[in-house]
Amino acid sequence: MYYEHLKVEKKWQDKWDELNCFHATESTEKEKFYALVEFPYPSGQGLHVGHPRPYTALDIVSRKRRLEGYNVLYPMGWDAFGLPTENYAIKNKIHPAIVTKNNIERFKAQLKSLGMSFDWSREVNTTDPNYYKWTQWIFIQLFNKGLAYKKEFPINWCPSCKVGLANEEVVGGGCERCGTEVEQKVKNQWMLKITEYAERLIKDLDLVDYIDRVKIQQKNWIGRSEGMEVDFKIKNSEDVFRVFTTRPDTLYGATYMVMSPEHPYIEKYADHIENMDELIAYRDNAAKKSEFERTELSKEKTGVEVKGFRAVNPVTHEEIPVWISDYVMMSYGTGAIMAVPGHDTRDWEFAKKFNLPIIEVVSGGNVDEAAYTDNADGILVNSEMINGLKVPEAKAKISDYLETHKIGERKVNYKLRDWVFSRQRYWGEPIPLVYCEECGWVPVEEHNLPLTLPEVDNYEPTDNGESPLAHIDEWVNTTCPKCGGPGKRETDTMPQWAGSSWYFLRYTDPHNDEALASKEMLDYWLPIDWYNGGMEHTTLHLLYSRFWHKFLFDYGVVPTAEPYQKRTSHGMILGENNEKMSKSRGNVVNPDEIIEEFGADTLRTYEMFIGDFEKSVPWSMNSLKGCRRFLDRVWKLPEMIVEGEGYSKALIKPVHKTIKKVTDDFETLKFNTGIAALMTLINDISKEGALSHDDFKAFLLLLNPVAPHITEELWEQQGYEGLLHDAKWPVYEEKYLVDDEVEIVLQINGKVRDKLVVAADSTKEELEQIALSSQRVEELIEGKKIVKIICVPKRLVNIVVK
RNA sequence: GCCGAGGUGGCGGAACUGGCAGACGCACAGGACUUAAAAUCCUGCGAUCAUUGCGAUCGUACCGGUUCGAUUCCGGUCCUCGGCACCA
Repeated sequence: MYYEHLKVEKKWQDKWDELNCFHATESTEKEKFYALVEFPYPSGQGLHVGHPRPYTALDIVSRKRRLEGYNVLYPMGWDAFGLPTENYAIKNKIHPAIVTKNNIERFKAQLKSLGMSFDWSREVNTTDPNYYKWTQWIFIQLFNKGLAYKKEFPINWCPSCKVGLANEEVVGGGCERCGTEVEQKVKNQWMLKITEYAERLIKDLDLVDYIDRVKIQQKNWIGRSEGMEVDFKIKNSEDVFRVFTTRPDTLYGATYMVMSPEHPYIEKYADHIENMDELIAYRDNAAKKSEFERTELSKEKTGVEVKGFRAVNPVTHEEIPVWISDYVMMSYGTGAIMAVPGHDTRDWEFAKKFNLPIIEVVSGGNVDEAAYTDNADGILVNSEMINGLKVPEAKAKISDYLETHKIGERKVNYKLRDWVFSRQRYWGEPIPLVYCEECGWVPVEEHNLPLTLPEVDNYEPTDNGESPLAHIDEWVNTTCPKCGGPGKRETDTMPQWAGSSWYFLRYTDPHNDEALASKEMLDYWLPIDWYNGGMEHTTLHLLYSRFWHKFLFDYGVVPTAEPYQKRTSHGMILGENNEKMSKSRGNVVNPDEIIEEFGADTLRTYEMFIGDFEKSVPWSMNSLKGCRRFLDRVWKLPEMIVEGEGYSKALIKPVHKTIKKVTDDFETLKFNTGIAALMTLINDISKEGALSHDDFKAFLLLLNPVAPHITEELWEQQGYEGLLHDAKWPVYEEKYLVDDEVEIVLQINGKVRDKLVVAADSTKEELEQIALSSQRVEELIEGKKIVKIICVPKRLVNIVVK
């Protein structure tokens, strides 16, 4: 009989819903397992076939854990604030909340049709006031602890549309909508002091089990570097000019200095500087460029000498020129550098272009040809007190000298910058602060949270770039929560990252209105045992959420220093043309159509079988059909069932081996080879032509996490006890995994010349004897001298001859 | 440019810790069943040469190295993908 996927899948989805099969229980007696996938942004396009890949992966793990007897929490929700919804709302004059609601309905129906075992009773939505009440509450705690502050920060500004633009809305330096050249406009913005946690965000990576490349990306993003801040005297002034360097050993080679075009000394020394106009023109030009463009190593260096303003090298006492250039950023270090063209690539290019002197102070390269940047084995030259030392010793000695003479101090710097937390947008959480002339910034009182988004007539920012909330006088004008005097509300909203920085806490206790979650539930469920997400979230989302979690840990709200015990990453599903799936490329595949024609189980099996879970892979309709063919063969397996106790004799070894393979592979992201093992087993069964009920039960259990509908149906058809998802995961026995005989390879000079079946426990000596008595080997080594023989038990014998 | 990942048959991929390259699936070809087709089942399937049979040589992006032995380790080159802080 044909497998009617539509009927069967609907039947089981309804049944699971009806019986609440996947509810994580409140009881804290059982051992818990908390599996998490990144909650989606409910876009207008609906789900595409990329979404189910990570969801299915952790659905497999979750279903397996339930069969193993755990209390499993596998939740889902919506990261629903964000730009596309807002832009859609502006364009179509629809409230973003309505757009969001519709999109969520669509997403939810699609996810249900995939047979995901989410606990829908714990669904969260970042745009729900009952949720963002706690996002605002966390922000207030950050503010109260001094971790939120205001700072001037540039945003992308379209002078024609008069709106701030997200980086993504800037295309080739122009505004996405009108093409006008984008400028940098300085705004006073809320910042969060993530840098205060930089050290711990690196160090605590030792406590968790993330795949290596995620740890490396996090560390590099935080960018810790040890170095020195060094003071250069300014000629004819008491001021000093402070720079940060990781190479204090090259101080004798510092032949000029470069400061950022925005450096405050330019204004401060305006009287001394002879070419102010030129500097201002350069600075204005730099303001048009993004940081990415400014720091690009391959670009032609530009710069202007600051005339009438010179510095003194603190060790050579030579007077050196000062330049400004856009590759030096105010946001890193001190906003100024000492330039050592002999030993830094960017300085070298700059010096070559502007004919500045290049002095070799570390020998080993040729500074006429290129900067010599080796910092391990080079020997110091032309450097008085540190001549002859290797770089690390020279660094230590000069650092001591500079500290003793109070010309410098050791310093750790981070590339990580504080988090810009303001958006001049409508569709985000209002920042719950009031400005009072008397009291300054005052948080909204807790009993007045959530501070809900007011209704507005249009969602566009104001002409001067403020959020649309600034239009609503009756909302903006309020009273100071502290003194009761007149106050004005902050009109900026939070970035989308806010709600996604703590959503996993809410899942543990989603309906709590006393706290973001109860202590009991947080204690029980945290940390998250396994978090899977895209590599594209490896730096920002992962770091932001770890930062918030650490803050809440310090504050005594959460019980663990780290939120995620384990983090893995999936590869993207590309279009059939091997390009990223997108509407504009016209290569998007809609899961609804696949489910309709082939079934959710086929889609799930296919997405897991298609290739290495961690790598991106193109979609293929043909391979999909192959997976359906596999499930059709599963459907027909009952025809071969014969009565009998236990596993059938002929299949007991293959069955146990498959149990082991699948059990292991589903834990290590190797879903593709796990499924391949099940395909191999079905091939073995077909060859045998018969299987027992126990063989079949084991097969159904192993396949169930991947293809839950068809397996549940077959389980019921056979009248096996209870529901399949309540059954017990099969266990293998070691004794069935070992073979008595193995095939080994005979090589001569590394080339395979013969194959033999030998006892698995043959010793090296026995193998050597067996190999030398092989007729083929005898023929081939005839008249040659045996140099040596390498024996690897269970694998090969290699005879090296001359 | 910087940080990270990757490159294996016609295609997706597999290969434990350096030990038979190509598991499993797709596509394709031949056969069985059928009046026929589809579906299903069986067989073959890296390349070149040889072919009655045994086989031989080459082959994991490219160049080089270490090793009895390299897809795997080391050095260099090229290409593709993810991120680069206001897309999410």
